Amino acid sequence: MTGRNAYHHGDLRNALIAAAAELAERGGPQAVTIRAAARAVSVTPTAAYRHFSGHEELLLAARSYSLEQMGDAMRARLAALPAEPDPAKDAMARIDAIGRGYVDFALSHPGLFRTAFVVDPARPPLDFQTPEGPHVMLVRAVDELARQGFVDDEFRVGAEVAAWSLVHGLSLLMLEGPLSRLPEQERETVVDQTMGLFARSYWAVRAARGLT
Amino acid sequence: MTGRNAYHHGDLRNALIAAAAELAERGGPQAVTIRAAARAVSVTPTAAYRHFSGHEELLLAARSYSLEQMGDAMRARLAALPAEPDPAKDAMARIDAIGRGYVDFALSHPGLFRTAFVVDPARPPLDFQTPEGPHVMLVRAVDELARQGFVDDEFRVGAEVAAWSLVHGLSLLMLEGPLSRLPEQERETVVDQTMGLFARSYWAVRAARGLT
DNA sequence: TGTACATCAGTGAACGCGCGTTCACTGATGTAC
DNA sequence: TGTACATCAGTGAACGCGCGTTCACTGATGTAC
Repeated sequence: MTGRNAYHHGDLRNALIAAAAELAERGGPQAVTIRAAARAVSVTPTAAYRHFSGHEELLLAARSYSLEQMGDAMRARLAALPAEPDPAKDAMARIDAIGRGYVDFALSHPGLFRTAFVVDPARPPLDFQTPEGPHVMLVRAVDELARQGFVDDEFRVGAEVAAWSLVHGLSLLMLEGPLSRLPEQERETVVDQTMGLFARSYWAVRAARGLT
Repeated sequence: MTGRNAYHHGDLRNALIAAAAELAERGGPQAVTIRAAARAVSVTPTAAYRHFSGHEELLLAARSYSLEQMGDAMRARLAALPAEPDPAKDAMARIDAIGRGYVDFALSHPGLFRTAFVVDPARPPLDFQTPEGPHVMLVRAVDELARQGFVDDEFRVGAEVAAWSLVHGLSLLMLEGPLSRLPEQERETVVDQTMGLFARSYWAVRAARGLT
């Protein structure tokens, strides 16, 4: 209770957000409810209305949290990359790290991933233009790829969308789709192969353009 | 009422499935409930229990229906393809038609698409091995692609998964993700570019292997 | 330093909603004689 | 061909559930004097 007593919580807003994040982690966006969050913090549902306009605002907080976590995980991966002097190889290593970071996060935190991306289509999507979010990281990596000759100018937009679609689709097929019954080990093989093919085709396109 | 009176419906099971499909079309899997389906058919919820063991079975029927519809739409597209004498070009045309059919179906029938693919991860996924389903069509097309030299043997599995991931991810990004706010026309451009890039890289890989 | 009191952050009870599901029932159907 | 009756396919009412949200309230806090 950090210096407060049981009646006045002291930091209920943040406690509720933390609870919402926990709920999202365990049960996806459906699990994020005002009542459940209040319950987790041992507080009356009504109390939540002192800090949130309603359910929608709490869910939004959980979604933002999820997106941030994902960005963090991907950034950590990028940071762990060994130095690579060859700029072409470096660009490829970076897009690979980002892609794998994306998929790994989805597989290791399915609830958060679903909370960030998979919600009722009636709801407005999150703001994916946030400076350190997954989208911007991806776009920057594709920029670099293009600079290194891996992308035809005419396919600039396609390159971004294709890269994102690939990792997004892969994540979802394994999470809740036809590939969700795959044993852990095969799963890794599939991810490796898919990402490998992705890299392979980038190199091939570059070669086809007469670059080494 | 087709020869029956109002009390004995005559074909309530199928009527309920049709209603469930309609609900799925309009509101996605969440909208498929026993009560709503019964309401749509002007029947008591209890009546549904004469024909279904419960909610789960009704939902399963809606899911199967959705998957069939999707297969049909994709097949129709394949059938409409003009004859192509060059087997390599033919294989590429076929995978393109299948991919576009996939995405188009998702965009034009979001409710059904979500019902087939996007449900609670706790639920077992559908059987995607059904002979005329999207998955088998895709695998066959990739088979042909491999036969035509577009795929390295070592990436055989990756080729299937990558193709599926790409169209699946693209569909979802546009349906409920960051790309869902795209105006209709830009949307087409993005799909064209993405599919174009996909084709481009297949050709490039083939070329890199020393084939024309 | 002590106290009155406004303000703030909670409680507790209740509302209406739609859901899945079960119960005892009744109306319609069709078959045996 | 006519009727008794078993069977089948519905009805109607009710249950408990968890949800979002609102109401009048009360306990704790901290500020003015």
